Amino acid sequence: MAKISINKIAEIAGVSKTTVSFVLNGRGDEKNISLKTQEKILDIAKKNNYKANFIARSLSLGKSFTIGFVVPDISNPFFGKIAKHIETAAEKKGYSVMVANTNEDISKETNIIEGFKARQIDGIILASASINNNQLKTMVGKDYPFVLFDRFLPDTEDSYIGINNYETAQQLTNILIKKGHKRIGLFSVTSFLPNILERIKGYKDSLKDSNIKYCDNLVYEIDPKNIKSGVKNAISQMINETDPITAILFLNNVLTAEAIWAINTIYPDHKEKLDFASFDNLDLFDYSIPRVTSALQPSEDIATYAVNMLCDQIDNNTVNKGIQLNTSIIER
Amino acid sequence: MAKISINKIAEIAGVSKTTVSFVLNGRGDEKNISLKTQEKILDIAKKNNYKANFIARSLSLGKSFTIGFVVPDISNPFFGKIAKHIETAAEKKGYSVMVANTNEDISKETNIIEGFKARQIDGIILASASINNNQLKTMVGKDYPFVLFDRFLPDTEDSYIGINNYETAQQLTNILIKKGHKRIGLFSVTSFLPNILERIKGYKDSLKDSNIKYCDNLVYEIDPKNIKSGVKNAISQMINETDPITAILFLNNVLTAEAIWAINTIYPDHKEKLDFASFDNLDLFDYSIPRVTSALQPSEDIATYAVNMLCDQIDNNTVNKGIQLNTSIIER
DNA sequence: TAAAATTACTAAACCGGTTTACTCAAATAA
DNA sequence: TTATTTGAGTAAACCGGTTTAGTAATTTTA
Repeated sequence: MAKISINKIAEIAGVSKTTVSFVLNGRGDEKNISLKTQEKILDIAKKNNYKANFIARSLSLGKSFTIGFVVPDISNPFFGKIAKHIETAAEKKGYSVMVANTNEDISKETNIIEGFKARQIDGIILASASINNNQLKTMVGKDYPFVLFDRFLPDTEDSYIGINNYETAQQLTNILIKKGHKRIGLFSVTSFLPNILERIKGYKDSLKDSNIKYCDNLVYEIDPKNIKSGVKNAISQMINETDPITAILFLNNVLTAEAIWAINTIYPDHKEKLDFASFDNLDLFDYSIPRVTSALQPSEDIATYAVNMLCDQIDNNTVNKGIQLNTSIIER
Repeated sequence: MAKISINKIAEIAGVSKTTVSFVLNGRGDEKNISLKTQEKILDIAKKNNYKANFIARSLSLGKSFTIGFVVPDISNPFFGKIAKHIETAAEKKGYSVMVANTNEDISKETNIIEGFKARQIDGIILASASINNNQLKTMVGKDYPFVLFDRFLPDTEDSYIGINNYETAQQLTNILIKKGHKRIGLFSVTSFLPNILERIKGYKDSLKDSNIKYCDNLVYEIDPKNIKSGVKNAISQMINETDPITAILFLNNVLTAEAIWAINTIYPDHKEKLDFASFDNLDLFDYSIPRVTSALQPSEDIATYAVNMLCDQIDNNTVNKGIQLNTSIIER
């Protein structure tokens, strides 16, 4: 049973392909196609297991019913969970999801987006590695629907889904302070993006509110492309300080996971002395020593908002502004 | 700068679209297009930032340069890691990757595959929820390229990538035995698939080799659609046995993660008394109590083989037989 | 010098849908 | 009875590529 096209059905039914197209799209009544003809066409379609060729449909409609999901690393459970919910939400709206990993590499990201545009993908949901607006705009281009999440850029009108970075950083820091810590380190990723800056500000303000003075040398900035070695170096540097850090706030889960690993494998005798708090949850935080108090991002909400906002752009050409969702703190 | 088509370029250059197509596909010399004309066309294309419309190309060539990746749950790190490597390997061959989650639901899986076929996706890489050959065959259909991984079906000529289930099960069981355990439970997923049966056989044979008699009531079969509650019930049942289990072999990582969670939250006083071994690694196994000895699947190799085998089917119409890769045991 | 081969290029069909602008016959309204 | 509306359907353009079969002019060969 070879693939059957609308032309073949038309031929078998003895009508024009126009008629077949109308009927198969449920516009038979509207287009005044007689019931008898409609039934005949539907019957032939069913018997031959007709499925419209999406590619042809896409070409004709100028729409691929596909959205792109572009992240640094789909194997990071944070992105994995969002991917899952994106797919679920997209499917409900008739869209499929194409994924790609940037590895935090802006030139790879550019290529991916070029490719997705060539594929006529209707829009993308993006945790971008770009560092400023210009970069993003030259990459994505004007008039191409996209929604940012996780990271967003300063001074834009772009739609993005973020979290309450500032408040979450404060909450996490306050928990460490309440546990009695005075020397609280900060492991951040090198970035000038607002989400990171907001988190840093939350950390600083929280210290200030508790009359703990902020020290530059408690802050470690790690290159997102070399997190493994960056964290390892930072940890050993930190441990060898004369007045050592007793708690650390991590600005994302990859930093935290690497730090836990480094502490456990290289400096196991330090692991009981430290308290960790981290953005993004990981299952292993339930069991690791140090235990990690974490800020769980609402991945399902993020995904749903992202898909809805993207579809709003695609279908209605309306660009919603950014929103910030609340995290849930999991104290451990 | 609106999108530019091959027609527009032809118009601007004053040549036919045929010529433009030849030149842009690098077939200018072969097709005896003069250098002057070639340069002119290339120049116009560059200046207008021409990118071929993939959809049109797909329709014409009958090929979408897209592969589908269909798994129960993309947010499971095991599948996430494979997804990442699949994308990398696919991209090298000019393919993009579309993902979908089945949630272990065969009817959802059927719909996904129907949809992917309608989208003219060239082939799929599939960890199927189907339970037999007939089901798979009616779902996927004849002549549609696909590669199975993780799970495969009995008595087929299908290409699949698996692991050495039998030997891995033996190795894991032996490690538990060597630690002195005599009452070793088995947490399995309800399934008649060879990969599960092989694992069970490895477990049984390993017991036999050490003169430990196999007991049916040490085996818990859990419905893959309700793992959370299934594991919870099994754990409490197990703990209330008169002669309790002291170690458990888990046949996949979801079972293990749920069991660790149940033990830690519901029966924390039992957690030091148990030893776990599990198929598939999870980062949290490094830190959880019970520690888990695990069999890490070579996700990059699995992904590479899967993509290569699929492309062999797509491009050369050759169906490679199944292969089984070795796992690496991580003792903890 | 006529026939054959080469160079440089093109018209048009095709992929499989959607959609606009008609046609023609029958039924209804004026 | 004629004009108008409605019913039932179609031809053909279009989306943007690829590809086959060809043409006309020039060059080479016999």
